[in-house]
Amino acid sequence: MFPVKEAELHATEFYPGTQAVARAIALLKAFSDAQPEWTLNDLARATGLNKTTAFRLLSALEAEHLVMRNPLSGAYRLGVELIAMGGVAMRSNPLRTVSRPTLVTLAEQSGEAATLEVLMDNHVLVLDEVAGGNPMGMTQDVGSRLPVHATATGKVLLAFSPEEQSAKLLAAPLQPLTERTVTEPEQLRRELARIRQEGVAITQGELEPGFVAVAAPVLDRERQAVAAISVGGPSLRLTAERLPQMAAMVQMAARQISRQLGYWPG
Amino acid sequence: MFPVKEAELHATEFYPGTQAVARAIALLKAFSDAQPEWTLNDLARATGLNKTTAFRLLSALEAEHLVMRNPLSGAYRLGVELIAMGGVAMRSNPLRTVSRPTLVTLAEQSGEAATLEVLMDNHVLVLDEVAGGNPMGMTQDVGSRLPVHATATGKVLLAFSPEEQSAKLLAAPLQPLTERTVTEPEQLRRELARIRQEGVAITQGELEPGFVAVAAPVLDRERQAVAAISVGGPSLRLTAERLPQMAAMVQMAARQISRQLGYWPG
DNA sequence: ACACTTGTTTCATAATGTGAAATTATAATA
DNA sequence: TATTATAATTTCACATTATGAAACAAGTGT
Repeated sequence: MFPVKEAELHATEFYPGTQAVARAIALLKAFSDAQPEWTLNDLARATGLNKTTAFRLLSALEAEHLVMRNPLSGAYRLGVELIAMGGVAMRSNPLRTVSRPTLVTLAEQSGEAATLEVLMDNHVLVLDEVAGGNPMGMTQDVGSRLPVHATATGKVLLAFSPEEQSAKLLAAPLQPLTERTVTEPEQLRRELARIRQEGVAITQGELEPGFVAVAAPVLDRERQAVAAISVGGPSLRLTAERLPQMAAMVQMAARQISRQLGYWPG
Repeated sequence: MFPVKEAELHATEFYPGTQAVARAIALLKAFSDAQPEWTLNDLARATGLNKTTAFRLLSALEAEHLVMRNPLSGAYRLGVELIAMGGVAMRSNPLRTVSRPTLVTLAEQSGEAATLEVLMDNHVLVLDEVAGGNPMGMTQDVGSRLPVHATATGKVLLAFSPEEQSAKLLAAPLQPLTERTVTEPEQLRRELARIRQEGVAITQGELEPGFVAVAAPVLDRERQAVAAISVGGPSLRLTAERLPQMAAMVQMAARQISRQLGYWPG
């Protein structure tokens, strides 16, 4: 029934009786910051769907404003309804609600931008961001996905995740984003071990040149990370001698959130 | 086949061969700021779906992280994947991309929060928000839905919409949100006529007490609104004598965006 | 112990979703 | 302006997939 290709690309088992929905979601997930606009043919090819099927599903999504079309080219983009749903999802997210006050305080104390992030499909997802006293920063990238191996939050999340999960992510090729990005699995593994001991991760110019971040994990009872928070800014402000106190602040904040979630020892 | 109730509630025709997808989307749309968490039974009842069907669809959505469950109660919430999709949708939205620089300038000039909003399902959807010089304001409610009849942007969008659309919205009962909310259809109709002439709408405490907003339409070639922008703040700052210059600023900015969209006379 | 509500599984049935092929629209090239 | 190529829609016969009644399990409160 299905072409082999499709089975290979999307190994994901779907709940029986939900093929159409699973496929519609696959279509939506194809859109990204890197490729925000798709032509029907390309999208059908990329998702391994029959063109007709893709068209039908997209029509349904379009009718509900989950996707919209470029009136000139006919190309598909994500629609405004998703912006609305994303808003509801954000504002009702318990983790985000609990963390926000702490995040605000952290941003004030440190004077840098503070973020809350979670692990999601081989990526780190930015759940919230509070700009530091130093303006700029715009909470522009809430909802962005970032690579796990090049972010402080990503490393911390990996370090405090079940072995299997970190192993899986370490197995994939590690894309270099700057000269300083760690791309050797072995080196990253060693780093993770150290982070597990110290409870803090630091990246310096590994995601983008001149950007420094310090992250700590939000842990549950089993010392598993449910989220990570971070403080980040330009290397000019986040100098070597300031890092220890930054680390202390971030760890304190992370522990406070863990406690409020009812996880960490009260 | 379908119980009558469902047909009544969701008169929306769906593209043939997409029942399951349309239903899954209906489930997602049930979540709102007012009701962000649903129990399976209630949700099935509210959407008019069979409990089993709702369960199956929700399971598919859960597997893809579009919904998540409260581990204790088992209740459903919107999931983190929607936050990610909403982010992509926002950052790739052409209207938002084009408008942002103008919105930033407007916020600087006026010193107040500037927003970009569109009409969506009987509501006004906040697409973007730039905080004014006076801090506070948090771009907290991007992705929120606001009532049409109690917002400056809503009125402006209605005033510059096809007759049928405004008629439909005026037919529905107008909820009072404050003492000053306009709830008389006839009064609102008169206001819309004036707004159509002047090209600006102003609300003073009609959405929430002490909040004043000034809005202007982003128009296409046929003088139809595709969006509205506004400036808003406390009545203490947005005093009667400042309103005329605010109106001028907002109108200028709106026209600039219209032009950049290729709509308004160059 | 009882009734009552909520979530989950099973399974027979046919309605719904599917995809090959034909058709129309659009763009690119001669 | 023909001519080809490519992309977007529509059509339609077919059976896979979605459906919902009913049974079951797991709480919750009385």
